[in-house]
Amino acid sequence: MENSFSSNALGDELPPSEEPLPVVKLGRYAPLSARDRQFFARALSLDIRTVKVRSVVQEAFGGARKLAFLLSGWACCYRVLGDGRQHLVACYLPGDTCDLHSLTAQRRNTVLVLMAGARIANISADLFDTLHQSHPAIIRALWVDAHVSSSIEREWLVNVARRSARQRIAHLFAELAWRCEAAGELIDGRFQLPIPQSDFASACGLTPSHANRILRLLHEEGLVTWSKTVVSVHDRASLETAGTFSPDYLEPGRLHATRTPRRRGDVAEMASLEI
Amino acid sequence: MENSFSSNALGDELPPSEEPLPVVKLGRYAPLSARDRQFFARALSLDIRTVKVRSVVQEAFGGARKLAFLLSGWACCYRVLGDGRQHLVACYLPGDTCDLHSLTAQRRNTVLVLMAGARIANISADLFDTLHQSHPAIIRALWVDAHVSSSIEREWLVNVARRSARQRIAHLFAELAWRCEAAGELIDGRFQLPIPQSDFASACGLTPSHANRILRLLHEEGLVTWSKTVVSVHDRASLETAGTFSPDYLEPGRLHATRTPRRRGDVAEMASLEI
DNA sequence: CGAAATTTTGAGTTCACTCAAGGATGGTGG
DNA sequence: CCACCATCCTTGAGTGAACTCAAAATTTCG
Repeated sequence: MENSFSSNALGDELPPSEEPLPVVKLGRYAPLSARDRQFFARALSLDIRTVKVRSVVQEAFGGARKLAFLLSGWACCYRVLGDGRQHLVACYLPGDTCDLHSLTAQRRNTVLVLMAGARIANISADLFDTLHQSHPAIIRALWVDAHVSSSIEREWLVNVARRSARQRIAHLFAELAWRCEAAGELIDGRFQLPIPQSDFASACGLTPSHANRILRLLHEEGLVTWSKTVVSVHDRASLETAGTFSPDYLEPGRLHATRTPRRRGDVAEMASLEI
Repeated sequence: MENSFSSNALGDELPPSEEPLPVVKLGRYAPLSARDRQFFARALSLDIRTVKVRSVVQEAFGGARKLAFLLSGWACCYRVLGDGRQHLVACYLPGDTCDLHSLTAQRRNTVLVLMAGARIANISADLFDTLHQSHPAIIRALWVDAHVSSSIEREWLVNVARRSARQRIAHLFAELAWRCEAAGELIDGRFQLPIPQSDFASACGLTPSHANRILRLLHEEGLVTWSKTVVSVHDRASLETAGTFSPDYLEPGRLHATRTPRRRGDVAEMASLEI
């Protein structure tokens, strides 16, 4: 199963500092014992694959259901519409679980696309079921992981529904910068973004032409530059301001205080439930 | 805990036909044994509450974390933005699990709002943890449930990002009609929609004024009428056509065939992974 | 019954779209 | 290795859909 590209990392006994990224990430979501970590690291090492070029994962391997963890590179999830067109609904960075929810669906709505050079670790559905019994802490971490993914998609919805074109694009860049930083993929203010501009545009609910215009604007303003497959963040603070970005939705455990406006008939704190 | 309003249903031994709606619904998502069903029905009967008026659930009861199942009436989930404003991101019908993912978050991003007359059954986080050991089938069903909720939010994203105002509104009405029908809440082509028009508008990524104009248009076209808190679907087929609606994303197990267009460098069926 | 929150409607404006064409890029095959 | 071709990016001009702002009508709730 091991192939040409992936020769480093993921040998047998790993020093904790070189744990597979998914283990590190899930460990931040729920306390994992050394045994949990070792078991999960081993599970991740069973079926590792590297793709040379952009690849669509769809019910390959005779339909044996798998859960993919991204070890390096990029992956995206597209919703497939009735007419066959695709809409970008999520993207994955190293360490991310890819389309966790699709594991429980008989047929899928979506396709997982691996960008050129991506390396993934597959875990079979059977092994996933086993985890429920043997390593519940891992499952608990995966619930949190699902919650974070869901939270991100929710934010994309709010982004498209409430903000202007400039805000939307700035917000998405800010989110990606934040997530890349957390994954150690933000180097010198730059990160990879190996997707077509048209997909990026539609994720923001914009036409490619208009998105391109706004990109030029943000470039001229000195906030970000997206050239080829690399995004350079020149002024991160301004970018986050421009997108009204706050990372609260990316952190499962933290949330800043907010004033909640009262509405007609609102009853605070479930007062009316107390009897 | 029982209170004035909720006197019917949910006594002790229930005939299977009068199972609580959440049991019926989860039973459609994963095979549940008679013991699973009985246990879950009993768990749901422990803490039932009815609200008289619109109520906001936020960390009430001293922060004891709970999972709410909607037994009757309406509930909505709002994302709370940095400036305190709220954005509708999900709505729940009888039988639905409310904001399942928030159970795993330390602090929440969102608020759950119960509309006047709603009846919910709370399950404590502890009991939820217990289920992992004692009734894994219920947890499996909840995974599917989370997947369906996630799929709906994803569709809202696509709705707002890709469709015109008329299509968005028609699509959301079509979705609600479909879900209400599945929950037995579509009576004579009518269903309840007890939320302000402004929330509905923002869920569609529209301003209230413009949404109102489109609502008038749809009414004049004879597709739907939304008056007070009741939506009357006059021509469902046309409504679904107008919204390019397909219920594929609401059914965890089914998916219609689609043509998937090839792109530059796409490799079908993971061919490149086979070595 | 009065106050506050919604819904409805209008007029004018703007942001984002459509349509179109030229330039750049990268993969592919000769 | 180079030329070709498909895809993607870039830019322009004109249009239209959805927005803003404002005010009146209606409903709901206290």
